[in-house]
Formats: sequence, C-alpha cells, structure tokens
Amino acid sequence: MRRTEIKSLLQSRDYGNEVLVQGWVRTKRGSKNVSFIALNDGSTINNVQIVVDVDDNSAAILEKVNTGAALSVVGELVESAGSGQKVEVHAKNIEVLGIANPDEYPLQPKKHSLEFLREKAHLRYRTSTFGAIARIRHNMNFAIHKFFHDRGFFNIHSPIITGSDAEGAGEMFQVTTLNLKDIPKTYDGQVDFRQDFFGKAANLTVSGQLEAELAALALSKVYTFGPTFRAENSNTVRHLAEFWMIEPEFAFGDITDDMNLAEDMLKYVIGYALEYCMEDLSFLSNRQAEEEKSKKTDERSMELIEKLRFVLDKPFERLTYTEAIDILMNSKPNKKKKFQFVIEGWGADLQSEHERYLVEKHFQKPVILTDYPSNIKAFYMKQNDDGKTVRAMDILFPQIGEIVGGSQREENYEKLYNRIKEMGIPEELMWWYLETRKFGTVPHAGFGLGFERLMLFITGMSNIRDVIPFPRTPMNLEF
RNA sequence: UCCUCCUUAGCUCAGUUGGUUAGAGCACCUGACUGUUAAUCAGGGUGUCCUAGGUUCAAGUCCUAGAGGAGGAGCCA
Repeated sequence: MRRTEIKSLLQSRDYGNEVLVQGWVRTKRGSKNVSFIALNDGSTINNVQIVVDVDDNSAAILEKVNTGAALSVVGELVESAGSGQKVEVHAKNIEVLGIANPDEYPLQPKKHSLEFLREKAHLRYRTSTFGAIARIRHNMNFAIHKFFHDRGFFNIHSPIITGSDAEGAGEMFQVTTLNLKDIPKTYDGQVDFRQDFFGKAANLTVSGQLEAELAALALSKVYTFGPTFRAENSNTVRHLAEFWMIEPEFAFGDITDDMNLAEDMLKYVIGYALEYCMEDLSFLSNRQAEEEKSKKTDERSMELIEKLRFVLDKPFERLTYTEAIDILMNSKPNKKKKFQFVIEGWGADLQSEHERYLVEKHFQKPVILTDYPSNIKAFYMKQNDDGKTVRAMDILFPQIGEIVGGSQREENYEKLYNRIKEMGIPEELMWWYLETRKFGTVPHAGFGLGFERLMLFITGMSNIRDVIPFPRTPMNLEF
C-alpha cells in the first residue's frame, strides 16, 4: 500500500478509503476509550489526527506512542467528528517504526526557546517553526532560480576554492593539504605554498562576482547562487561564516538597470512566498505576534504578512548617498547628538543606526542608496565623472539593514588598472580580470543578495542562525 | 574583537534587604473521564541553583576568575 502524504490527505474528501500515513507524533491525548494522535510528516505544517479506539491490543501500542515517535498507520479516512479539522484517520493498525523515549526526547508539545533549539539543531527540523522555515527556504530558493530563468539569465557555478585573495570582500578561510604539524618553509621563512595541493595559496571564496563578470561578458546575463565564506569574527544576528549568496551579473546595462533588476527580484520572491507559502507564513506571523506581546507597543514590528504586502506595493525609495547625508545632517537625532556616531559631513561611512533611521523612520520603506564615495567602496565599481563617487547601490531593508550590495562595474581598462594600483592589490593576481577590459569590454553591472538575510525578512525571524539549518559562526561547528 | 546582560527541575521561568525544608506551569509517573484540539481533573518533585575559589555564623542571592549562551557595536550579504 502506498503512503499518502499528509498534505494531500488533508485535502482529500474520499471518505471511506483505506489509507497509509507515516510520520512523527507531535502530541497524543485522549480518554479511557479513545486516543488522538497528531501526526506530522513535514509535507505541510498541519498535522493529521489519528483516532484510535482503546482496547487491550491498541493500549499496548499506545504506550509506545510518545511525542517524537515515528508511526506507520493504516486506517480509514473519515470526516472528523471533532471541530478542529475536516478529516481524520480512524486507525485500524498502528506500527511504531521508531520509538522516542519521553524521558530522553527533548522536544515537547510546547514552545521551546530558539536558543534551546539551536543546541538541538539535529532535531529542530521537527518543530513547526523550523519545518515552516525549511519549506519557505526551499520555495525561495526555487523562486530565485525561476525569476532568473524566466528572464533569460543562466546559472553559473562559480568556484568555491579560489586562488585569488583579491576578491576584496573580507577575511578568507585557508584551504590546504599541508601538514600543519610540519609546514614547509622557503629560504626566507615563509610558508612554501609551492608544495601545497594547488602549488599556491588557496582559500574559500568570499564572492562569485569576479567569475560571474567573466561569464556575463560572454553570455550577457548570468547569476550565481552558491555558498560563500567569510572568516570574519562577526558575532551578530545577521552574519554567518558560511552563507548563500545570489549574484546576478549582466552586460549592456547600467546602475539603473541594476536597481530595477534587484527591486523586481525582491518583489517577485516576496510575491512568490505570499502565493505558495501562506500556511507557513501564517504560522510564523502568529509566532512573531506571540513573541512581541512582551514588547512595548511602539517597539513591535508590523504583522508579517502585512509587512510583506507593504513592501510589495510600494516602489523602493531611491536616492544618492549625498542626498542621504543631507537628510541625516538635518535629522533630529543628529542635531540632538542622539546618534552614537554623529554625521559631521560628506564622506562619512554610514553606520547601522543611520541606515535604520532612513529606512524605519524617515522613509518607512526599503531604500536604495547610490553613488557612494569611492574611498569607502570596492575597487571594481564604476567611477563617476565627479572623480569622488562610484556607481554603487545598496538596498536597505527595515531591521535587516543591507540586504543587497551592488554596482555598475568599471569597464574602462585604464581606470580599473589605476584603481587596483591605488588600492595596493597585487596586479599579477588580477591579470585575467583585467583582460576582460582589454578585449571587448562593455558596460555591465550586478549585485549580491544575501539569501539568509532575505530569509530573515520573509520569515520575520530575528536571528540569522535560525533561517539556515546548520549555522556556522565563530566557535560553533557542532552539527 | 569591544561593550552589556544571562546561566535555578527534562523545558519555560519565579526566588524579596544574604536566613532555616528550593518554587510554579508544562513534560513525566499513577488514577479519573464516551471525541480530544498544546484536552481536562486529582495526586506524585524528579535539583551538581554553570564551574572553581573567596567573604560570612549563614550564599541560589555578595565578590573574583573561568566556561557556555544571548543582545548591541564593528566588518558585511
């Protein structure tokens, strides 16, 4: 007999049919004559109710039916006599596939703290919250591929191991097969990487952008969506040492096309979540509302689904860095010196508190900032004619801050070469990148979107460690 | 890396100016209940108060150090 997934079982109205359901027990409750088991198989957030008539035979089995146990149930699909559900399964035979000793099984039919569940990462998939997040994560993953595919972008697998340490996006993890107890040295005492696996120093990638640019300068429209590694000692709710990044890159376009693409993409995936993940979103919305009951009224955030619709409906606010500085200079918190870092003038790097003021207080919607001072941005960004700004664009979201960072790229060989020299980047590592500007260079642009930061926004979760199954952060590699 | 806070039962947490026997809800065990919805009702406490020192007649409570966790900042996606 073939297993019916609970998702389709709950939609079925074929009363009287014999069905096979398999899943894990969420709760068991009941009285002398009848027992009710809430069974979940992960296909949906909803459980199916198994009804068991208690007799000598079933009583022995029911003793082994505790929260967390795995069951295989054959029974009749019936219209529910109770009020909480439309259908239920009247059990004829229950087999306990795997017991879960209640004295040892840590998950209970109650609310656990997210901190506790992080320490039980191997079991937290079995909770409603993490099941919902996992299903949404899959759907967002799929929606991103669909968005780009439908628009003619090709997915590029950029390398995970890189020989370049000039990607310029942060500290890198080293990759080596050298014996760390006996590291070969050169005559002048340096590590002799010629004896290493690749014959040179190797690292995990911090960005697939440079390779994506190479592809875009042949295929016109590409994107990468892969793991990314940063060895920064960051201990925050929005940083991971291993995360997933989406990096589209396209030729024959400029910074405005870049902004349009990013805004379209964010709205597309948010719309996709609203269309296909409503049950999971509703659960997370209730969860968030419950969590925020303890907060003061003015500190509570907007209801999750309302927030998603709100972002979908409004155009993002677009302004230049220079305009943003003007707004911040004239803002109340700046004048009253309420900011920890008071803005003194043009050229200041914007801190989290400034970005949040713009997004959450001043505009109250997502903001795209462009044309930053060149000295606070990466070497590859296109230099403006004013000689002091570059065509960068950052998209700032409420609570999360920077969710997208992108730019039009410098396509002029001389300008790019000079910038590399100025910033002290070893040009021998960048020869292949520079050559693309020598041979058939064209205007092009792209951006990076942190997948987990998108997940934070869509799920309303507040800690990035809860939107990736097995988070890698400093001093944390248990699972 | 810097700053702040937290660590008490399996889980979530309370524990007053230091005071005698360590508290609640849930989970678990026993029983009741003719269909429950995190079922309900009655009974049962299952504890290295994070660890190691110290102050004190007396430490869950105060001090020092360490471990673990969380939040904020920086770096950024």
